[in-house]
Amino acid sequence: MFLTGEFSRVGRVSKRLLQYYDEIGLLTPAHTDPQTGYRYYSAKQLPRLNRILALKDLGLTLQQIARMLEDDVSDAEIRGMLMMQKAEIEKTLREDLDRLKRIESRLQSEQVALPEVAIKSIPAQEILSVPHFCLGPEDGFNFIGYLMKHLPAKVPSRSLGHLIAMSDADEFRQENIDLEFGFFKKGKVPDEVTLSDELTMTTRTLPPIEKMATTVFVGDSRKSSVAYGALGAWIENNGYRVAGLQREIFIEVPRDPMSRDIVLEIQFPVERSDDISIRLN
Amino acid sequence: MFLTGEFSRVGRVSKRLLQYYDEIGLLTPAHTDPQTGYRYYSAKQLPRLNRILALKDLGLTLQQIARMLEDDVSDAEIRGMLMMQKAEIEKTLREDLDRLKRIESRLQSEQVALPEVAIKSIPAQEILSVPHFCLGPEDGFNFIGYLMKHLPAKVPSRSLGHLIAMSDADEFRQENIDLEFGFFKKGKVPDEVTLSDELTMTTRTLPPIEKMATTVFVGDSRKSSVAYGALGAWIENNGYRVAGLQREIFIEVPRDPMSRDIVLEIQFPVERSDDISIRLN
DNA sequence: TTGCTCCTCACGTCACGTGAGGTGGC
DNA sequence: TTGCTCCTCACGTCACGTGAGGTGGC
Repeated sequence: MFLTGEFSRVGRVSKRLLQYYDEIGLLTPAHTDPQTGYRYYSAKQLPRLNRILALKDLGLTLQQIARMLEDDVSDAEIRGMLMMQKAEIEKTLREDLDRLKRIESRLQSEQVALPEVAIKSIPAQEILSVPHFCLGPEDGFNFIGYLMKHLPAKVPSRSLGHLIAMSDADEFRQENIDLEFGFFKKGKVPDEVTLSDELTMTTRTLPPIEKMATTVFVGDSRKSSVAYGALGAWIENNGYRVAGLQREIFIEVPRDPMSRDIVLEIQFPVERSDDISIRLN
Repeated sequence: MFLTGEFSRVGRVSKRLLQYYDEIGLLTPAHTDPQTGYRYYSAKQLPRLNRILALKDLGLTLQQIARMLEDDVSDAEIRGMLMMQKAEIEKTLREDLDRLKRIESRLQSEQVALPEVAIKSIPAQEILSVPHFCLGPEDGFNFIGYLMKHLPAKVPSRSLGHLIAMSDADEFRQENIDLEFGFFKKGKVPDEVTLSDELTMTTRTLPPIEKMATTVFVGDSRKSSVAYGALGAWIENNGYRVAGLQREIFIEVPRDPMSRDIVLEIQFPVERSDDISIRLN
């Protein structure tokens, strides 16, 4: 029989660990003195301790380990738990490889602190939208102005969210592009809103995007191309590729018509462009 | 200006996260109403939020992120932090690959629950020992009996720890092997202890072992070879190779000389035998 | 006025590490 | 008798999630 200190030395674990495992019932001493509370371990409990440590080393939680060491557990169940854990580890491996890639990309760039790109997952969203062939930035701005002037007469503006613009252009272009302009729906909004003979906005659902690379541009709208360039470079340097329609969300638009100061979120759906592989020594 | 709810929706984070970041001073609202406590965020704070999220995605702690976003931080410092983080990730990658290997090895074996092998790191330890050429198991047992009978006359037995036997045999053999027998030193023990004209025990320091594969055998000492076999198989299946002298620690020895029941820890120093590499999709 | 949003506690998470303060055996 | 070991609280960790309970603006 060993007291806690001796058993911890033989098992090369801390006393506190033994106390804790006793507390949660994972490894109960062979005998506990009811008077003093002293714990007495038997040498025959060492294999169980080792088993616990080995399973812990696999990344299993103590709860899972407790289950695996119960008497009525089947081989199949243990196998299942191990396969789940295997999948977990593979997932974190992928995520860590991802992280590594992003860090390396940052270290290679000059300005390590920039740009601020975050990958987010976006749920499906309903918008009220209309297509528009856009001759250039000025045209786009005018069209937005038109929408924001006439739409409030048909739909209460607090039922509408931010303005969104989408394009399927492969690259960043400012002229002669097919765009779609719309507003996120917040309250109850009719499915169709006709603003003029030639302009009817309709409802549709934007698909959810699992990995959306997003960046926020703040400043003069005519300079937003810089943000596009930076975002594009980031996507490439971090081993992603564009996979879907890009989106622009107008988070803040100028009240003063002379001002061009905007806050714009630029979004590109992305997916991994390369196999992730690695070799460590 | 956005209230917490709106800002959390635009930034696609939880309200609680914003509250928490305010609490720890990582992202303070542009304005807080001193009366109501209402937080007012500016759209211009979105880039900072995104930067925080992007850095968090790299696995940095919020403390590190806070430091990286301070004004007086140099590019070199940021670079340093990123390189440290890179090393951290590479370390966890290695550990996870290790885990994966061990899990796969377990899944391939029949008895997924066994054996109970734990890798531990062992510090340097002082022993009082003597070499002995061992003809066979019986010879070994007799020699141990001799030591345990005559040593207490020279050294108080509570100054001595467990009995240890070491061998440099490549494989498990039971006959004609060079062994070294010794006791761990606990109290003050002379550097040399002479038991007979031909038998003097001397002090030496066992080197620390970083990775020691250990397993505990409980039962009839004549059957301990099973444990050796299992441990050897485990070492091979998990991508390790033996790297140093094997050790046997007698945790419990029989008091009754007729009994052969022992508790034995078998230890093999190991190192990785293969490059770890992986390909995930 | 009714809902909706905002706020501030405060507990829970996971597996112990780290003292604090007090008692029992050699 | 003095040290050494044992014990039981109880806080701290990290980044929030999740209610609870109460207030302010449309």
